[in-house]
Amino acid sequence: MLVQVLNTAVIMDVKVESLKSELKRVREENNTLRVMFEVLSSKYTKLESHLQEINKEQHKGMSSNQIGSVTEPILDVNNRRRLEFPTAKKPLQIFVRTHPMDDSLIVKDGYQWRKYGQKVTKDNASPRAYFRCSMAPICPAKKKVQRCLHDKSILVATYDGEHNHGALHEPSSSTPRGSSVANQLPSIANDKEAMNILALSGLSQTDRRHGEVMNQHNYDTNIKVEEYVSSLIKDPDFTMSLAEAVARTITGELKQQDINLNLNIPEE
DNA sequence: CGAATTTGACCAGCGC
DNA sequence: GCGCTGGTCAAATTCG
Repeated sequence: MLVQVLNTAVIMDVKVESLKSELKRVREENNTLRVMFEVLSSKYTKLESHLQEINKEQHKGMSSNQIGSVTEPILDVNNRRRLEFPTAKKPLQIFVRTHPMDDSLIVKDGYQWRKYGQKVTKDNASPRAYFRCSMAPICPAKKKVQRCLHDKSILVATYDGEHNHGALHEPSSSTPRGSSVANQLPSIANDKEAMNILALSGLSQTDRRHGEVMNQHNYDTNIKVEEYVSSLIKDPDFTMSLAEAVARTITGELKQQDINLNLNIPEE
């Protein structure tokens, strides 16, 4: 009996030790990523401000050349006049990262949509799907969903019109349980507000598994960051300084962890 | 069997 | 007027 208890205690000790070492490893990894992110953020901020300065200078040059001329309309690839929406009335666009193997054009945003058409457009080989809201009998809300030209795993959803029904409903039987982003959202009366939250959330449990939801700004920023990261990786100076920073931080972190473990102080 | 989706036809707007 | 394009309709088909 006593032997059994001792054996159990030893097994528990071993488990505790392995969990401690696992925790330690995860904290180190987390810290490394945090340092990398901080370095990237600071360099990205500097680069962005530098880019803005360059843009300002270019703009000054252009405006001095354009004195007395009429601003040219924005034209598409066929020199056709493109519809320009004022910023305030610009249709809301959200970007949804999906699994590369998932070829459906379904963006789960908490509303029920009925597909009424599909077209292949000139500027994108991927078909564009047309949906209208089916949650209310005469809801004018519509959306178009098309795959991103540059990244097929990203769906671009363009929303037109306002929903004439208030709060987001609970998912109905036609919506798979737990698959809707709205499941994680509180009840929201205003659909634009809902969409803004949707666009900015991107971090719900479901989305971590099925994809990321981004708004236009986040998407553009992500592309910039990705380009910047790839250039930084090629920079040997950056790699060296990053390695030094990581080494310093890990050493400091380990010391702090030992103190915390000895004193049983929980970390944040 | 009803609802949802697919898909070819049709329509409107625009440039030439 | 013609051709091109995006958006919508509606019959056929599929799905639960």
